[in-house]
Amino acid sequence: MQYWLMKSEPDEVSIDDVMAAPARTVPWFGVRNYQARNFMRDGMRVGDGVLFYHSSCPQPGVAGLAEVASAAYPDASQYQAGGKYFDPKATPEQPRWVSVDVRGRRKTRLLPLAEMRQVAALEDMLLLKKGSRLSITPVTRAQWDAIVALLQA
DNA sequence: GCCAACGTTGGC
DNA sequence: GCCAACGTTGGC
Repeated sequence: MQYWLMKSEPDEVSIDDVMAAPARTVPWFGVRNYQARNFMRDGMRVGDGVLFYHSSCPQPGVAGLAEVASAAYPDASQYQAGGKYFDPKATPEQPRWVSVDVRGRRKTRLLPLAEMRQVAALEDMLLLKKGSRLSITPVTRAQWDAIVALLQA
């Protein structure tokens, strides 16, 4: 069992959107960073815990809890010519990008990034490292537990 | 809107 | 294989 933090712009897909989706499940498409892709492809297992993070918005922070709901599979958006996520070098025979399905568990209070920065137990989170921009990062069990506790506080 | 940090691209 | 230029991310 692993834990992850996944960033989403709420204007694109918010925690409310996930909870309202059929089976509370959405495909995580559009990742175009190799490190993040490799986490999905090689690291994620069904049932892994996911911190659902809202980024690029007025109140960035953790907005809900979710879980990995599928193994990695080719991201269909890479083939859509003219689309935002089109990759001309990707083919169905040689896909370059993958998605996983993410199922919402529950919407939580918004745990702001600024609050997370003040918690000693979270100081090693990759999210909080200077210059960190990865949209998917691994989270330790201890960090997960600390965040779940903060969400209930 | 600004800008620091990072990843990718492409000429050489 | 180097590295400058460019594009993107994302907090503020």
